[in-house]
Amino acid sequence: MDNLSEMAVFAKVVQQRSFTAAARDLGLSKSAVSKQVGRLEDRLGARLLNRTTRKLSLTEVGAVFYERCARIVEEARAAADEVGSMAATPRGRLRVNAPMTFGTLHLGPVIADFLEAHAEIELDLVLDDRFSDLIEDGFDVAIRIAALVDSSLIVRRLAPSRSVLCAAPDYLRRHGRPEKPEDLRQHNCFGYLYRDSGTDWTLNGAKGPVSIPLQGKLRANNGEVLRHAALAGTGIVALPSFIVGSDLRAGTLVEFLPECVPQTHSIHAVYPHRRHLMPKVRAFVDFLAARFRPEPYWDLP
Amino acid sequence: MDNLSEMAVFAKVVQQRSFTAAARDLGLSKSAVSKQVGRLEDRLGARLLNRTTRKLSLTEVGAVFYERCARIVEEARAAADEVGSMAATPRGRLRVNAPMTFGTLHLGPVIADFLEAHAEIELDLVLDDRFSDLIEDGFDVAIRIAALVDSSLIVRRLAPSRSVLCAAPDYLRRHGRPEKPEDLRQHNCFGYLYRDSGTDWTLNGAKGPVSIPLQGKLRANNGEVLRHAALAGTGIVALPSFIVGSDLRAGTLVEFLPECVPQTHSIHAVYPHRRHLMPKVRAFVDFLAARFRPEPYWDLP
DNA sequence: TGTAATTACGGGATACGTAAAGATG
DNA sequence: CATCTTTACGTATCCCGTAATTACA
Repeated sequence: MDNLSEMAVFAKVVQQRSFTAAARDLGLSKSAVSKQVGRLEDRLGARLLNRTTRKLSLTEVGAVFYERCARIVEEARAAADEVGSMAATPRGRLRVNAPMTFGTLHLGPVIADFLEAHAEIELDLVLDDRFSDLIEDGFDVAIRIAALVDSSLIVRRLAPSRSVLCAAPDYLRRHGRPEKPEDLRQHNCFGYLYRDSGTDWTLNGAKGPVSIPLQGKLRANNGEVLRHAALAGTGIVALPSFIVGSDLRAGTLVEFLPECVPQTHSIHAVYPHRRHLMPKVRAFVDFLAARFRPEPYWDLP
Repeated sequence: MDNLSEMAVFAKVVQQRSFTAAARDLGLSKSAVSKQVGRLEDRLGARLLNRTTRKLSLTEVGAVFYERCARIVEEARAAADEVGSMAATPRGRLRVNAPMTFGTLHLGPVIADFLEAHAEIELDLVLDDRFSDLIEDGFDVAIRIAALVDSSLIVRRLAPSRSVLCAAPDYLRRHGRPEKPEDLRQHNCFGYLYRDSGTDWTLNGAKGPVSIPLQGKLRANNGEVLRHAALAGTGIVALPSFIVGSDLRAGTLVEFLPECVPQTHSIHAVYPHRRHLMPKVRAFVDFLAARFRPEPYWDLP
């Protein structure tokens, strides 16, 4: 059994008690209405309407079928409407995944505004530094720092982010300010534990890339931990500007050798499929892009 | 909003958690399944399934839609099944219209058998001698004697019927047996009051048609009344063989001038449309045709 | 005769299957 | 590399609208 529009046409004919009136209501030709009802009867294998040019009456089968038919058509219409309304305005549960540090530092302060702007959105904000499988874990959007290449996902760049080599003023006073990349080999460098990677820093030296083994006493997979270690004057860190931006502005951390740090990342929102992008997702991504643009407040000139 | 099969396919994909499995179940190509779901999403304007080659998960919209979808598809299937079952076996209320006399004489004795043979049929037997509008009055079948030409109705011949000119033996003894049509002008002829018509009899004379004005003391629109008048020896009647057959066999009425009576009617069942003929109608017509065949018991050789 | 339903017919849209491509684990 | 989904493409079917036809009051 097949076509719902045939059922809708049949129901309309019954309600109007006329093929012609139904055709007018539905914006179809009389011929089309006649043929749709005829097709429905053929598919069902039963006559639904006794019809003369002047009289129209339901058969017994038709009467039974009409009752069910009308309800089914109405339910289908309601289902489509519901989908439409969900798809039209930002609404529903929005599951967002973001890196821990980025989330606490930059999502936390703005999501209240976002929720206020979209009253019908319920937000699940899941912060972790694993690379979740969006679809597997049911996320609508994820915030990613590295420009990962995942062909099946849509990537939208929200803001720039660069790595910043920095330390507390006190540390630099005590151990000297590095003048060239090679100097870092004598320092206590705290590395960010990206999953698997990250035992070396590769910097731009005067004569090409310089690799700095990370021999500092601390490695962590959490930017906040490294930041606090640096603030305490324990050592040197290379952290994304979105983490240490406020410290640099406040002077509690000092940047050096900026020209030697090649890593320029971007903050991205990634989400599945461009077609049928849900309004709640679009709203969220647009909101973040607007907040972080044009010069994200964490990125120094 | 359109196609129910798209909804059925979508539901099957959700249940199977696989396009390929759904395609196998539905007997479609994988391509067709993919395209049906895609079309449904396009029509709804919303993504229903997040799909990778390995993972399949419902979107929020998809989950909501699926619930409604599954119910709608199930209801539609049930509706079609119900129609199918009603259409498959003789069942339901069968409204039959028949002429009064034919009904009492020949339907009455057989309908018990019919109802016994088809336990799920409820019979409305409406006997009257008006020419009902089948559709208007909601009849499934009518029994008609005259071979009326009604192009929109299906006519099935059930049995022959001829007019019989007859009288009681006593009447003939007292008034003489007519030897030629013209003799009837001297007799007390009781005419059947067909609606409007019937003030003359037209018989085949030796030199062509002979018109006999009906000057008898009784005219009625009910064959039983005329029959009883004839049985009482009051006069001559021309009645269908299905009315007087048993009297002729019993000898309580005697036929004469059979070669002069041109009216050879038929007993017909008439019903609307041949396509989608309801089983209950077919069963009834078949039953009557079998009972009245080959030589209907009321028609003498 | 006028209105309603159906049928004939031609053009255009649609849907299927096969096969190739793309994606994923 | 095996499997799953999607796309490309050619074909067959379906479906609509116009117009002619049939049925009924």
